[in-house]
Amino acid sequence: MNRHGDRRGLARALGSWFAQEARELPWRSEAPGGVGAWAVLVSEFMLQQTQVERVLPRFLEWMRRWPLPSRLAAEEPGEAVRAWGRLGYPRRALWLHGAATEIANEHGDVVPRDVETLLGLTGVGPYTARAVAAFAYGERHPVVDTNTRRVIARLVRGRAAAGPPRAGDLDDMAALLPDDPVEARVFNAAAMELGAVVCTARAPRCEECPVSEWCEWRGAGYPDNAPAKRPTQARFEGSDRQARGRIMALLRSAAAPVPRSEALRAAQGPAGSRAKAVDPAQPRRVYDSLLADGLLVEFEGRARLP
DNA sequence: AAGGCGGGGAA
DNA sequence: TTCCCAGCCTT
Repeated sequence: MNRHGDRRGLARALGSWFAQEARELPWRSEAPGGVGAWAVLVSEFMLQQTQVERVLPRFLEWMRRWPLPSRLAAEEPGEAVRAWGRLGYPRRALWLHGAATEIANEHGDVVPRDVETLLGLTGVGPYTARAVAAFAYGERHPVVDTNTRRVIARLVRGRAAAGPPRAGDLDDMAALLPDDPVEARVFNAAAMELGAVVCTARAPRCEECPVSEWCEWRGAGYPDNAPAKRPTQARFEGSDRQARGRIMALLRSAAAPVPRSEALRAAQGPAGSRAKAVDPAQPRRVYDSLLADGLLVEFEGRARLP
């Protein structure tokens, strides 16, 4: 913390800003009617690498259809994948179905409360486990996502950006967290919200920032001192990811299993738009990868969702 | 520690 | 085009 005050002042300023300005999102417990841990878990799975605006309609649809883990567990996994739509990373749908099954069968249809048990669910990592414990149950844990990492990097470390995840990220957040669990919960949510709407990656709106007087990056004159960025992601066009997505789109829309040949053809995209330098091995490769991931099941030469 | 994994929106 | 997004899993 810097010259402008202790961490309690920071938490107070951030907390009042959050109370005033936070977006109303249906998975926040404060929302009318309140939501339970199951809703928090579903939202956190969907929000992994996917923006809030895209998640909103899917989340509402899921909660209407599967208000309890056991309701989802009663479905075929493929139904979860189908209802996942185009959110991306469809393995998350599979993992969420698996988590629902385990919760229904082994935890009395109640989402676990402690971080260790949550971490045991496939698809639940350090962020999601603490987010559920903190937001759904009010447990006092540091919750660190990409927004929070950037806020800490600027506010505390005086850097323009966060850089790749570090082992100390959780400790950094823990050092800022108010002692009172209720305040800590707000602080976690507020740090994420600040990073999402004010302290943004691209063009931060520092003039609107409620905690600018605590900001080391501002104090240093906004130096362009961003640490090395993570390696740039390979282009999507023509990638295996795109080819996988095309097969998945076909399987989601299909009312019945489709011939394998049709799925392989779908991997190449619409006939008119095929790239010139196609990898002839790509369709088979991505088809097999979907098989290995359990996103595709083959039976008598036909492919379908699991 | 590094690479793979969707897809869309914004600069 | 490139960057970024309420990450996680495998190797």
